[in-house]
Amino acid sequence: MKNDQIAECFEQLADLLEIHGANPFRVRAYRNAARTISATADSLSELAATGFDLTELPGIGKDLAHQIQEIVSTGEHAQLEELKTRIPAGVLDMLRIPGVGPKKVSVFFNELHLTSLPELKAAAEAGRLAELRGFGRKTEQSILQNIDAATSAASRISIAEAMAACDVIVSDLSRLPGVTQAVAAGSCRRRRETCGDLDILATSDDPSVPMNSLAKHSLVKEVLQQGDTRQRVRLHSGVEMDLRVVPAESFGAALQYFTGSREHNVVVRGRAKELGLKVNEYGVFRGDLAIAGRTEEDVYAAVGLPWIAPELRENRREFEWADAGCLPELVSLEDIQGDLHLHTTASDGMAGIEEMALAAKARNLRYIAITDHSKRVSMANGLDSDRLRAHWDHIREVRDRVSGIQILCGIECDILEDATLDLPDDVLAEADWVIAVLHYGLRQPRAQIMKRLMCAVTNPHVDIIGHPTGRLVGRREGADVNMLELLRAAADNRVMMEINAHPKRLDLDDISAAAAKDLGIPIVISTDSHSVTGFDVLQFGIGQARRAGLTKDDVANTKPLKEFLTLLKSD
DNA sequence: GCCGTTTTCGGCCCGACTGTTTTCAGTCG
Repeated sequence: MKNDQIAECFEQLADLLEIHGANPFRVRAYRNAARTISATADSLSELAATGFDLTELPGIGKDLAHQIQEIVSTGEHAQLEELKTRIPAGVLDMLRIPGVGPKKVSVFFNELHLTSLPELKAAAEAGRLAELRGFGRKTEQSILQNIDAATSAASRISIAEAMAACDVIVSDLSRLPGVTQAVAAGSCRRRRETCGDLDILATSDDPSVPMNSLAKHSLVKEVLQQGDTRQRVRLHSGVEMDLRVVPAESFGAALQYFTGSREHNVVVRGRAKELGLKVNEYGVFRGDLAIAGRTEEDVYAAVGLPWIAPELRENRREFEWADAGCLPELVSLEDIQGDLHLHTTASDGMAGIEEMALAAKARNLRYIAITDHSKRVSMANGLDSDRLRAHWDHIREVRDRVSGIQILCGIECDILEDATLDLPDDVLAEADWVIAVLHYGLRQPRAQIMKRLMCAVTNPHVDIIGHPTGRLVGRREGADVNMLELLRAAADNRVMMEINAHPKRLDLDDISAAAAKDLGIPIVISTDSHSVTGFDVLQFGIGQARRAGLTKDDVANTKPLKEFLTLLKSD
């Protein structure tokens, strides 16, 4: 039983209880527990089996601990199963319609006996919703407009798409006369790997200026909501964007507020309350007196906290760190000195060795490793031993010719389905740098996946595990990796772990990377570039590393090459 | 359902926007 499956049980319970009209705080307790569980790196199944006291986890009390025990030992949750027999699954789908929450769903189910999105749609088309008490034509129309979006499972966009859209709009709004500031907030600013919607914050004495401009922006398809200080639009890409406009004296409070996460803000406000203060998007108040609000630093200081980097604002460990005065100084883009995962035309890259080296040098990198595919990846023209040795000869020629950047002879070697490596040890022994990866057989059972990873970790020539789970964000689940077991083995065998910076991978994820840091495993942030523009994705890997709380010291490729090489087990 | 140097009971973040309700409930972030 995976943590995410347990969390999903509690999410479903929360939805069902909400439709039932349960105490909202009880519902929240289930949602909080679900969050805690999916943010826990250790497997709860294993923790429970070893007698670990689950109530040690935040938001898990005696009752929920018992429920977790029940789920991991029986594979299901009796109360959840019972609720499911009373409320069909299709009813929960209705919650995905924007503007429809548990109260409305409850009315649809209890009064009209609707049990699915198609039935709801038919009822709306027949005008039956508007006849309900508390409902009208507009609500019915809104449901009809939004129901198709809910049917085609609303998807989150990648951090790369989110940042691209925000950058354009922020830059355009910033140039407007009367707009003093415009920035991206929300999950985009926190650098979450995906964003459900986008948040933009602007300061202006006349909110209509940025709002009118956004309404006419070329990226914007339609205005969904329009108020005095807030506007919600849908972009042509389908993603929704909120624009909030506040006066300059509230900028810091609003930025803090709209950056979130919600869970982080709940704690900030709770602490304010203990101090007899109130925090909202306009400032920090003692009674009616504003005591902070212009900058985020002021807002945090007013509630007795140091400024906390946006990437850490998930109510995981940031408050514990802040209280202990040990908030990590997070790694930044400028700290990176080398890129150790690159492809060339020798396999499936678009540029040659020298071209890639010069592109890396132009980005102020001091060293790179050329790591083309091994032969198993035939689709990508992967290299066998002979071609690889010839390729390394070419790399050495370029190395002698190009100054100002050092080039390692590397390989991205597949870990085959039968738990052997795609190249023989004597070849790997000649490499400066060996990345071992899973590309095929990702659906194998956990035991075999782990056998494969252990084969790689214990091989004397393997330096690092690349994109350890093989997941593709939003498209493909990764292999069934027992991450903690892998990390412990990596620590024992002096094997590093990669954060693959490609926005579709971001693998390790933030939680696993934080666990790797705790075990003292050096992390390498790599771009997996297949062209000279591939280096652009480094920022996303940095974002993921910062979310994991990684400092410059935790990231091996922030070090000069000589020092980096001393970290290798073959050194 | 969780949590606790003021509490084992009584709290649990707070405001904007929409629609329908003539003063507020539901939803959302």
